[in-house]
Amino acid sequence: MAQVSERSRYQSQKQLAIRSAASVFAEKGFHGASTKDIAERMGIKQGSLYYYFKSKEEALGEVCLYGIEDYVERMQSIAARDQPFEAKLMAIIASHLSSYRERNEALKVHNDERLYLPENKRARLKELGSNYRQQLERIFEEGARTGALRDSVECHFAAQAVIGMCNGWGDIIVREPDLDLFGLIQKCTDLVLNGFIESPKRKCDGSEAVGNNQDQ
Amino acid sequence: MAQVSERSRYQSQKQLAIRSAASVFAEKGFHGASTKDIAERMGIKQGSLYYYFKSKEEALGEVCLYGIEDYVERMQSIAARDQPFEAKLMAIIASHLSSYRERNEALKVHNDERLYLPENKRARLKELGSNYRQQLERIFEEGARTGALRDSVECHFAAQAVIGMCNGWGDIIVREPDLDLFGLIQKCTDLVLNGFIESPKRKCDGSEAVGNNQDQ
DNA sequence: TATAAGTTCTATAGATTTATAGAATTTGCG
DNA sequence: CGCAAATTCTATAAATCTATAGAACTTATA
Repeated sequence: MAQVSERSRYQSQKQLAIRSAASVFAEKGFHGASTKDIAERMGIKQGSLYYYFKSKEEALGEVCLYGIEDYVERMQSIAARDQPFEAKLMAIIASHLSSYRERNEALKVHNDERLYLPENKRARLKELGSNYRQQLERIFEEGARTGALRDSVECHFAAQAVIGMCNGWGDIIVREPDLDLFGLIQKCTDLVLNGFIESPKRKCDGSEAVGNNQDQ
Repeated sequence: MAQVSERSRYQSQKQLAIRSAASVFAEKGFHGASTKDIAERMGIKQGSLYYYFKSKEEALGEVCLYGIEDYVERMQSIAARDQPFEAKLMAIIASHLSSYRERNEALKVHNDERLYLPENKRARLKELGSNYRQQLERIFEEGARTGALRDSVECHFAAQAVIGMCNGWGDIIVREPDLDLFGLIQKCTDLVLNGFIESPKRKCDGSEAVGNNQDQ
């Protein structure tokens, strides 16, 4: 019995397998990536990969799940904060955009490739995704109630738009590792709050919003 | 010599081939789609497809090009109009979002799959894409000069953000054929102009912006 | 060191896929 | 009709790629 290192070899190799798969899927897409590619990036032979995944499809499933894992949790923790709407919004955008760096491209894979999973294997992802969107929607609803938002704002649209915008930047963030993430977060928040036309209503330098979501 | 119908059979079959490829690529992705799939959707046998495409890759190239073909032209025509910034912006968003319906999913394929083309075959697409972005950027710059935009707006960011937002809605537009496109266009424009927080600065009902881009 | 479990390797069956060649069919016209 | 060009079909070579089986090697510990 050799599996009781401080963290068993299996565990760390499995983690490496998931990250390798994420990286290769992000680069070549699910169907364009071969199990040989993944194994090579991981430093083992093709056949050995099946010690960690039952199938290539299962690998995709695990990558996608890894990509959005604590996504919803972070959203929940932000939603629960006692902060004004503006700060929450910025925290959410920061959390979302940062994930593209932190999660080793797995979030991008989730966005682009999850539909290639069969319906049943996608159930959990769907659940997490709509949970996320609903939470964001509720934050907008709260903002509307407290008068922070204009009456005409439709919260369902608003949530979808913010998520879509962040996903759009995701492509660029993954492709350009030198991009100034913090500046981008500020600009995105500013856009969503104030739009582009004259007479801004509120300054937002992000000083209070970004406090505790830089840690993971 | 049988190729002088009012529009040769070759021409119309080739068009059908491109649309079939677009549809299959949109559904299964480039690598997930087989030439058999495309041929079947078109109503011919797998081998016959090579009468219209030298390779599967060439098919992708033509679909992508088809997807953004008159994209830049429309942008140019909008940019040249004598309209206020707000109207131009809405026209651009309308043009962009409408493409997802009109172009038979080819624009979505361009967005999602073009990177699987080799560098040299992607040159033309790159050119068109950055031309589009630059034109939009210039419209923002003009808006800034004429005082329609806030000083703090960075035009490069603005252009990228608008394009990204539209692309994000593209996924949804393609997936939900019943979605109210016009309502969406209005809401997106409103977001980009005014943001979500209180005290809107300008009304936008779209009455003058949508005039002449419903025709194709 | 000897052992047994854990991990990786080799080899391969079986399926699929792209692209080509040449035969067969269709089409429009003289 | 009967021809020639255009279009489609069949059949297949060659190159994948996934997943499995079982052998070989590693590792931690008794």
